[in-house]
Amino acid sequence: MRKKEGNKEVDILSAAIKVFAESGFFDAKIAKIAELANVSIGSIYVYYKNKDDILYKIFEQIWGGLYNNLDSLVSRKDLTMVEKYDAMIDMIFDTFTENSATAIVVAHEQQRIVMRTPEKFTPYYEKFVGLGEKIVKEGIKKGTFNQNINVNIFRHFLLGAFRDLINSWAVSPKEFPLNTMRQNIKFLSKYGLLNHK
Amino acid sequence: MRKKEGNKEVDILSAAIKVFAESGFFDAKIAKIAELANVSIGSIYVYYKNKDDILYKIFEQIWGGLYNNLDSLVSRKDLTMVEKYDAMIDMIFDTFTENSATAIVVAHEQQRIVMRTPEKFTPYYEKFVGLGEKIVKEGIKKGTFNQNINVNIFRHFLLGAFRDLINSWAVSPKEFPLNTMRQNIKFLSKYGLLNHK
DNA sequence: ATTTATTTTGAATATTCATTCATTTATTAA
DNA sequence: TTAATAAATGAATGAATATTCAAAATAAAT
Repeated sequence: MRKKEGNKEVDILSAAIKVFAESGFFDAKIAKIAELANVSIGSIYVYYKNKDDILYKIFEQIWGGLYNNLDSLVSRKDLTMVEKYDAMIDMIFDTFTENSATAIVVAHEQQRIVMRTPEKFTPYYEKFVGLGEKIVKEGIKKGTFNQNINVNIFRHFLLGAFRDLINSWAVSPKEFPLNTMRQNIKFLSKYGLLNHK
Repeated sequence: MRKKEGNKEVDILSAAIKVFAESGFFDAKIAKIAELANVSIGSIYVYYKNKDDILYKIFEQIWGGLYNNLDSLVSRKDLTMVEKYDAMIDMIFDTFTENSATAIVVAHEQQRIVMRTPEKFTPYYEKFVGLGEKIVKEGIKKGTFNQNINVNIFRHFLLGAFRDLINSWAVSPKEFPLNTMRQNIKFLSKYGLLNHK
């Protein structure tokens, strides 16, 4: 019996990330993904149920990875709350800047996919967000973070800011150097715009 | 000769905002917009060139309005920098919370439409952003705002946060009460997460 | 070499909808 | 009343493309 050679499943996913980033999900052509992945159109449907499924798997990969990383971070006892918070920022930052096409896909498609399939959207995202909130709540309890801040609002504030910034970087990296961005995200989210002498 | 009765152009735009918010631009059906607007399918093409054009006009309306409002604010001499900044936040906030469907459409479609038609995207948006940056730069010059902050990054930070939050409110208003959101956006963007005793 | 099991293929299919335009309807002016 | 003009209509068109599936190709087992 015949054996698979290479890993078409992975090749297709990588190609899809590029094509989705380039054209957006709706304008992305299955034929183009097949071409980039060096695979026939038919093969795509061997490995993925349909176009939506490909997008879904991309999100699962991203948020699954982030969830696992954050899970290790949360339980660490050797870090101050600020150090934990900064480490969380770095983690998100690194995940998305590792592959700019992924950053673009998440920035552009996540809202829509959450709307379209609220039941089916990867549970890793919710779990990841839950862990993030845990860190912030712990910091508030310990008095490091401001107790008047609404945790739920803060999470959308931070992730929304992140999404826009990382997308901006992915689209024009020269205008948004990684280190400047990283510093500014950490600083702004912790200290804000005002000059505190 | 026959005169127009009512204002189909406006009716179509309002209906389109609702349908785009409900289904997203790509899943939105022209037939559904026509139905909601109490207008024939053909009439839509009398008033708008095509589906893209409808979306474009929505953005033009929103950012055109915001640009004009912000233009009046920028030149006022009777306000401190913080007051100006807060007024700007209120302005954006009010525009989008006035009509939740509009908020959803902007949150979901803006990134994509900017990508698809960078030349054609409404110049009001760029002009609006330019004015916002002017306020921040002025505040930095006067020493009210922190001079280490990168203005370009700050703008994406703030607008990204805004977009996510207003969309969250539009989708589930009970979870995100307007006043709490408004206060938190102002507070977080000015003071950040940390507890400054 | 032949069989068997599995993978791969891509032309053909089927569906979906945005857009068109010939026709109808309504309004005003003569 | 009638003519002239503009507005409104919606069935028909055509283009686009996601998905299917019967056939072909390949690798291992016999």
